[in-house]
Amino acid sequence: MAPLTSPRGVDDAQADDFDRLLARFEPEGLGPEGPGWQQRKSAQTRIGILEAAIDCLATHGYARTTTQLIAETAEISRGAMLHHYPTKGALISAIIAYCFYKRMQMLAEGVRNISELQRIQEFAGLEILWRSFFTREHRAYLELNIAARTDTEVRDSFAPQARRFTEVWRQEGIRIFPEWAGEQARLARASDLVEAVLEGLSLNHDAWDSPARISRVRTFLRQMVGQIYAGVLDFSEPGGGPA
Amino acid sequence: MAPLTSPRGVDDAQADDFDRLLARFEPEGLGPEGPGWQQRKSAQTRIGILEAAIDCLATHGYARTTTQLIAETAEISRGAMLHHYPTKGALISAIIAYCFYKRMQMLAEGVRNISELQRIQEFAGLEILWRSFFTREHRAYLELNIAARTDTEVRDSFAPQARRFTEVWRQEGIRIFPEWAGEQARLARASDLVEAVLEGLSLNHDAWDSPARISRVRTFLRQMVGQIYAGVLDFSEPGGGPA
DNA sequence: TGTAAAACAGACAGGCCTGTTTGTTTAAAT
DNA sequence: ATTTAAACAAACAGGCCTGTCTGTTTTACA
Repeated sequence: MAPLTSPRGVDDAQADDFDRLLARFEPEGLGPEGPGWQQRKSAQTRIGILEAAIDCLATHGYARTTTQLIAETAEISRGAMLHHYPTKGALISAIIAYCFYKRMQMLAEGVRNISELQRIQEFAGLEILWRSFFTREHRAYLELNIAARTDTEVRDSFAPQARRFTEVWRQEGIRIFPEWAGEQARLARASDLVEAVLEGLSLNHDAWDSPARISRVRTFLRQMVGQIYAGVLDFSEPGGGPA
Repeated sequence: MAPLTSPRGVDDAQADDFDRLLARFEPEGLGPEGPGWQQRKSAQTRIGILEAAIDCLATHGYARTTTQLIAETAEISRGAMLHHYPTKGALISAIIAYCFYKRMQMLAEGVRNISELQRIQEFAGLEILWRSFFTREHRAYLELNIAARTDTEVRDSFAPQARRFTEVWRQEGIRIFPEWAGEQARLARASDLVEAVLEGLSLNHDAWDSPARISRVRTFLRQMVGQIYAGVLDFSEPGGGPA
């Protein structure tokens, strides 16, 4: 089980930014720097429970994710789990917070591991984001996102977390992609477009069942981002009709 | 309860196309043209059950959509429902087929009701599609789409229907939007892009919680479709990097 | 007119899920 | 060393969901 705040010795100047970004999302009561033995042990099993929950959501869906199944997957007794999360609502709430944290961690880790050249010339960030849609973390996130639409209790936990996520991502985006410096608004809008396209694309990935169609849209998206970056395309109002 | 094959007297030349398109999606055993009294009665209550199921999926989500709730919503005894759909799997399967049909009907109805001028000059089809994402039919569809990712039984019913839907929509698209005549491939790719953007946008609609961001992406999408239509943008490979 | 079949309604049993309760082990404190 | 509290485990009760079974009404047919 990897510690939450990855202490790997990355000497990049950006590393601090990433860690600071991540620190803003670390759920409470999960840090390994607890004072006593019990705190550390508690955090460890809590993480085990939440990781198991992500697995359950990703592979069985929200409907079939029961407390029994989570405990079973975490290889822990249900009684022990109910000691840490007394009710299912509390557990779901913790899962949501953890899921957003993991998603942020995953994205930051992905962007950190590409070279500056790849990032700027090939827009490798698109590839990172695209791949992230097929991880268990994102699958779990999607299940919770959909559940939040109809379950008020889930929504009450989900909505503020989602808002905070996009807010932080927006604030830190310009640090992660410094080549857009001075064009923060343009980056924000390009980011919105990219997120919408890839999210919708991944959602229909199975239904379309055609790698060619998907890759065509992706390359087209890369072109558009390139043109937004170059200033050729703009988000201004008029909207030219057809010839 | 509107009949399945809408017999309203539309004299448009396109009306036949729409009806033919819809006829290809009408689920079996639901048509009002049954020979005897029992067949008609059966179809009527079946439709009532499926409409109730759509309501349940849209408002309570897949997880909380039980056979009890559906029967209750349909104002029918559970025993009666189990007479028509002996098992929950059979019911879900019927719901899926009906949901795709309703979605196709909704889209066809929407496109039918806009003028040719709106369709061509303002790309009003985008507006139709966008609005369709906030109907109960699409909410139910989304629940089933997500459920199909983790439930093999749901997927077995969902996947072929989804493939058939996109296939028919692709074939008939050139009839619905005849202004793209001769540019069928371009229409198909623009259609893919539009579907992905709007689907992803509607999915994040609540999470973003910012009408401005959403409308900006939508107007940008309209611009892009316009430029694809005009031939300015292309789906070709190279993909210009930044300056 | 009488019979078979379909539409419909209600009751029952088994299983699963949630939350509570009680008991046991282990670390921390005095 | 003893006491307290946290971590963990297991059993129990209540409720809900699914599927089956039986019974009742209505239509179709001979």
